[in-house]
Amino acid sequence: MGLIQASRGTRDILPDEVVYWQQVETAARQILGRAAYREIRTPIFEQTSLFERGIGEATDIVGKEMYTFVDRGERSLTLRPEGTAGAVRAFIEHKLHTQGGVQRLWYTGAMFRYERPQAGRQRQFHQLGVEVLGSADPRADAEVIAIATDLLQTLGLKDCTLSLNSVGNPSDRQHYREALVAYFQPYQTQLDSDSQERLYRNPLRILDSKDPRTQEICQTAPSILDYLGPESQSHFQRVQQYLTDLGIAYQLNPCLVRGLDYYTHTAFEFQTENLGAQATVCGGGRYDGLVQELGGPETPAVGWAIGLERLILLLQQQAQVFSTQLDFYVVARGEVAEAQALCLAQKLRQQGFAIELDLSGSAFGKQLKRADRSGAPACLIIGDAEAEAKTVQLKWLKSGQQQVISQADLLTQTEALRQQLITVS
RNA sequence: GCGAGCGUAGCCAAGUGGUUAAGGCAGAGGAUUGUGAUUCCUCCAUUCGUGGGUUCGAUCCCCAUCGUUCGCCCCA
Repeated sequence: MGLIQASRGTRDILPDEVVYWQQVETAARQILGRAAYREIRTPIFEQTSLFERGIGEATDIVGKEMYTFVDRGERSLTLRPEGTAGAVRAFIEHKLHTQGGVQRLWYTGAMFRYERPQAGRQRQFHQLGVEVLGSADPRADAEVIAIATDLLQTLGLKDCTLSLNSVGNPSDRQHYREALVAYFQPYQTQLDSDSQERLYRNPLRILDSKDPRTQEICQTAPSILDYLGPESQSHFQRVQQYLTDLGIAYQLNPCLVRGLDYYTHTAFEFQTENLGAQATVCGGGRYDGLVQELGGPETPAVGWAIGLERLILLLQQQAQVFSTQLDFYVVARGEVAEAQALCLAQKLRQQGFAIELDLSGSAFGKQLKRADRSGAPACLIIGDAEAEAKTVQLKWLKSGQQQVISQADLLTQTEALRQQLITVS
C-alpha cells in the first residue's frame, strides 16, 4: 500500500518495551558507577580505516558487514559495527592515558552490521560495553567479568553460563595455529566446506564449526591451552583463581575463539540456550595490542559488550513486568469540573504524584473503566456537584471505598495521601 | 552471501478458483444522560504485504518484489 516501513533489520522500540530498556540502563548505570566506570560517548560513524585497522581486514565484520559510505567531502566513513574501536580512538586522540592510572570506561548505543536479520540479530542493534585501559593485571579481567555477572544477575537473568578461554599472546597463537593446521591437514577432505576454506585463512575458527563430522575431528585436536607460554599460562591461572575467589562459576572452553583480531589472553562469553542460534549475550576479552595498533602508547586493555536486544529478549521471556506506577487517575465531567481537574492534576504532579488525566469527556462509567485499567490505586472524581463545592471524590479502586475531600485539603494532606497509597499497594 | 518457511484488521486467527472474507481479544457508542464486574445491542478489512501474470473470474494458482521467521556463515 505504499506505506513507508522501518528499514530491513531495524525496528521501533515501543513504549511497552522501553520499560525493559530503562530497567537495563538504570541497573547498568548503578553497577558501573559503583565500580568507578565512567561513561564515554563517541560518534556513530568513524573513518572506515579505523575499523579496518582495529577489527582486522580478514574478519567478516570488515569484509562484508560494514555500512560504509562516501560523504560529500569524498571521505570514506563507516557506521560503527562495534564500540571498542571508537572508544580506543578517543582514548588515544584525547591522550586519556596522561590522566594517569587505569581508565575505566563504559558506553552504550546503536551499532550497525549489514547481515541477514534473525531473532536476536539486526542490522541496527545496541550494545552496552566496558573497556578497562592501562592494566595488564589479571584482576582487571576478573573485575570486568564480575561486573558483567553482577549486572546480568541483578536483572534476574537465568540460565546463563560463562565460558572461559585464553588465546594467549600473538606468539603462542602462531605456534598453536601451525599445530592446528598440521593436525587438520590429513582430515582436509573430511572437513565441511566452510572449514576447508578456513584451514589456511583462520584455522582457529574450525574449532567452533557446527558440522558434526568436523566437531568429531576437533575432539582430538590440539588444545590452545597446551600452547600457552609460561607468562600466558600464569595470567590465565590467576584469572581463574580470582574468579573462584569471587565465587563466579565458569566453564573452560578451549574451543572458544573470538571473531575479532585484536583479542589476546582471556576470552569469555556469557551464553544462553534460549535464543536459538544467537547464544552469546555478552562477549569480551583482553586486547593488549589494540591501542598500539591504532597509534597509541603500549596499553594493555580488557573489556566486554552486551547485546542489548538479546538481553531484553531474554528478560521478556522471563515475563518480568515493570510497569510505570500511577498514583491517581483523574476523572471529570462538565466544563467547570474539567478545568478544575486539569489544575488539580498539575498541582498534584508538582507535589510528586504520578497522575493521569482523562481527556475523553465521556460518561463517568467509561472514565471509571479506564481508571480501573490504568493500574492506578485510586481515582479522583470531579462532577458538577464537586466543582460547585470545590471538592473531589477520592475513590480507592480496590476496595471501592469513596470519600469526599476538599480540593484544598487534598493538596495540603499529601503525607497522609502518600501513606494511604503505600498501604493500599 | 546461501537454503527453507511464512505474510488475512491494533493483536490472535478461520477460510475458499465463483455473488456479502468466519470467530475471538482490544477499541468506539448505547441499554445505565454521576461510578469500575457481568450481561445485552450496534459499529469496527469495498479487501487478504506490494506489483505483475494465468483465468470469464484470484485472498487462493504462477512470477517478481518487500518484510519477517528458522537454519548456515558470522557475531552481541
